[in-house]
Amino acid sequence: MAIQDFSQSLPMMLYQALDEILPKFRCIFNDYGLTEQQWRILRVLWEHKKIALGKLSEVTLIPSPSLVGIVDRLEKAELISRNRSKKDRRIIYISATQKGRDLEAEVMPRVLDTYNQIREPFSQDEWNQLIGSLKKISVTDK
Amino acid sequence: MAIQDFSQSLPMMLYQALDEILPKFRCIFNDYGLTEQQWRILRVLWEHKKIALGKLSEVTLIPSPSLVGIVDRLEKAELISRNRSKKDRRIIYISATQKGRDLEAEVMPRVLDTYNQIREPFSQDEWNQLIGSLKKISVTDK
DNA sequence: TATTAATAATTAATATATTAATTAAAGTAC
DNA sequence: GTACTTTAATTAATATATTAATTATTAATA
Repeated sequence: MAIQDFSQSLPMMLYQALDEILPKFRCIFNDYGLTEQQWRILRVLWEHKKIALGKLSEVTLIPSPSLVGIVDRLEKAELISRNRSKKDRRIIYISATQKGRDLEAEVMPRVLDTYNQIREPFSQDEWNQLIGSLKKISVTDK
Repeated sequence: MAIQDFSQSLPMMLYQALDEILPKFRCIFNDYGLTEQQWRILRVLWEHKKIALGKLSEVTLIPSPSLVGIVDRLEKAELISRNRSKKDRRIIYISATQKGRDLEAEVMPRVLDTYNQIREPFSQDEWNQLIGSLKKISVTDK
């Protein structure tokens, strides 16, 4: 194991952590015909009546060129709707349909349950430190 | 900010950390016409004379269906070569060409430099704890 | 040995990521 | 008001991810 071991480098460790936990969530999403990205969007829309596409891209961390297609498919599935702003016709507002809102009560409990299982082996302190360090990476020398 | 704030959830924090650090590395890779995945493969080949495609998939965390295409392009760029095993004709060994090996001396120093910049604001202890927690996630209840 | 099962690489189909360019609308300066 | 600039969404082209199926080869078993 070299001084700078590839598999233990930060990027690879981040990938590996995601590779471990995402499949557990995807199992749930699959039951509702959702992809992980579609879930992220709905997750945000459950907390916002409407949100501009650009802002949605920021919050979900989905790049806007990808978002366009994902929103297309969610719209086709009648889970969300697009509405152009009257004040600034460049802006598209996204909001969940009733059908989209109904999913929250079904999906969220299962997701939270899985989330707690992942978090379970960590002490509160350990967990806070982990999240804190990740936050520190995200804001360092922007 | 709800008890379970989406943006501060572990998956989103992992994504955000990657979104922050990967572009810094991609700037370097671009200078050599490499994608991030191509880099990962070369990075591994610099430490292994040859490696089976399946093993390469494990180490790079690149799913094998993706790996096939990426290896195709690296082969076309004459940075690596495929060789079928004599003992077990199902296995394909991948190895770097001279051209591929030559890249190490050019790319590695710049990558290590960037890596150290990312690591710099962390104490040794903090960093070990971060890597340790990420490792813990990757191996928990397999 | 013929059959069956398992494995390694690949293909196929669809979804998403990345980067650059484009379009339409709004803001700014002259 | 017209030219210049910026912004928001989108399109385009290529690369990669995801999931399921396929092919070729090897291992296992009756």
